Amino acid sequence: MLLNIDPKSVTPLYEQVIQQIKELCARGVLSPNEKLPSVRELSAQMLINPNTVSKAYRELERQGVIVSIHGRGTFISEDFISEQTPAQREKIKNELKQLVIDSYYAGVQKETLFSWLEDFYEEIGGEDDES
Amino acid sequence: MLLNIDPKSVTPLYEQVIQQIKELCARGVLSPNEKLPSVRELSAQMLINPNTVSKAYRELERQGVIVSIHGRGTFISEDFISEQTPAQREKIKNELKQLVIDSYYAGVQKETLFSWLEDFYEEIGGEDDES
Amino acid sequence: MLLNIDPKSVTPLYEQVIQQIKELCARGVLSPNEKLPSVRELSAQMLINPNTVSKAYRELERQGVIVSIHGRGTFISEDFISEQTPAQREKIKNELKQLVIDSYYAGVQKETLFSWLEDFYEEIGGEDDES
Amino acid sequence: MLLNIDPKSVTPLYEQVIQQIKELCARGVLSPNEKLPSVRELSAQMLINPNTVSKAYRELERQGVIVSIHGRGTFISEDFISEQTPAQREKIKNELKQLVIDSYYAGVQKETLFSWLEDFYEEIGGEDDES
DNA sequence: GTGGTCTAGACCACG
DNA sequence: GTGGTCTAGACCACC
Repeated sequence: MLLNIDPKSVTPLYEQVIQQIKELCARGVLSPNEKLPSVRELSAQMLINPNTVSKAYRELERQGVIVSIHGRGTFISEDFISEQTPAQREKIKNELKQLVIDSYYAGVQKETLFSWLEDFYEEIGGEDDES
Repeated sequence: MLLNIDPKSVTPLYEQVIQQIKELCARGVLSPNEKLPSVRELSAQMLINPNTVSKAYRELERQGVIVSIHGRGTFISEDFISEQTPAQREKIKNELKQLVIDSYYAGVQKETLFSWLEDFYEEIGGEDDES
Repeated sequence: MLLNIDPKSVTPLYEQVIQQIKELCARGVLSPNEKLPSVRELSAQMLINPNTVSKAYRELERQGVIVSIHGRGTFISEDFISEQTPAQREKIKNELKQLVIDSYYAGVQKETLFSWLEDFYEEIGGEDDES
Repeated sequence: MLLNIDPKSVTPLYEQVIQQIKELCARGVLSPNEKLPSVRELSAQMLINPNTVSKAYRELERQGVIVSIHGRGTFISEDFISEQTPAQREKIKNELKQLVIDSYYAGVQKETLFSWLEDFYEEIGGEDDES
């Protein structure tokens, strides 16, 4: 498993790991019940500290994306769609609003934003009906 | 000028100030050349540290949203559309991708996202076709 | 003998085995002098590592719940009420205190807790007055 | 603020910190909006590592018991009763069942358990109607 | 072998 | 000053 980690980015390393694993799951590259590399393994591959990987895995487990079994390893969860919380909706809505404003200032057109959205959904699309 | 500041939020206070002023500009509530409250005025109103407001104003000026004229005060810029940087585009694109993935996990439908987007652009108005 | 083992639980597998066997004894499903399945039998049934079952049996024997007779097998003890240690009392008292606090935060009412307690003692039956 | 931390206990240090702060809140010793010692302060007092305190604080915040404000400090939350989750109820119920079984083996009488329960609720009791 | 916990000490962002 | 992040390296419980 290869992740693109940028130590110079402002986003924390563990956050980058979380995001990329979630992306790989959403795109179907990682399948339910698949085994993830161990904390030590991944940390060695990514050249980051085991604690950082561990923190990422812990948070992913809290979100229900993966399951850690002590002494066995870490696995992709079977059912990773969480129940919809109003707070989560609000959070996403706010982030989207901020994104629109930032796009406005960066000169990114409305149409561009919509086409990007379509692209991303195409990458994910229809993966949830195979088991 | 009234801003909604939440000290308990994870977003830094100065970031909240920046976002909200940019939003007020984008929605046309604040017009070009309009005078903003002084740093100490705004900090008194919002019950936050003057340093925090100062930092927000500094960043807004750096982005070209506002201009400070020494001894006169702070004003909304006339031309607040910055030139489009590839890096900015990339940044927005990445944030959008992450938003799609988070929506996926939060159970927010594609259609919901699109309708929210439409709503936000409606609030701003057809101002993205003037330069 | 059927146990409900969940490999994904945070409670260690051997702990789950211990708890469930103790429960079966307390509820009278397993009677004194009854023969338990062998380590390899149980591990095969439960799809877990023999070492795990072995560790559970060892701990159960240490607690006096079961007895292993070399070459014959493992049996439920006749007299499984241990003498009361102050340390044990303290431990249970502390766990109960923590349970009350957790209930408080989880919104579980005092009355609910009491009724659950009654239920559990009913399942065990009035066996706490024989020694 | 004084906590009783036992480095030799099997319960992790951060878990002990969590439990004791929750207890102090439930008993009304710590009031809403009260400021907690800083991570460094508490770690110095308790002779444990700042990271350990930090981990405890982070978990307490996730549970909604406290609120950390970056650069300001950590405070007791105003409304610390979470909504009741079926999973939480189930968890507490199971722990209670296990406690009953352990009491049975430790020779702790049903009446003793009930009287302890009453005691603990008396310590907490009636604290939630003052504001 | 696995993940979980803890320590020591560092740097950064925030107010 | 605050909390958040990261690294280095250690020990333990579990399987």
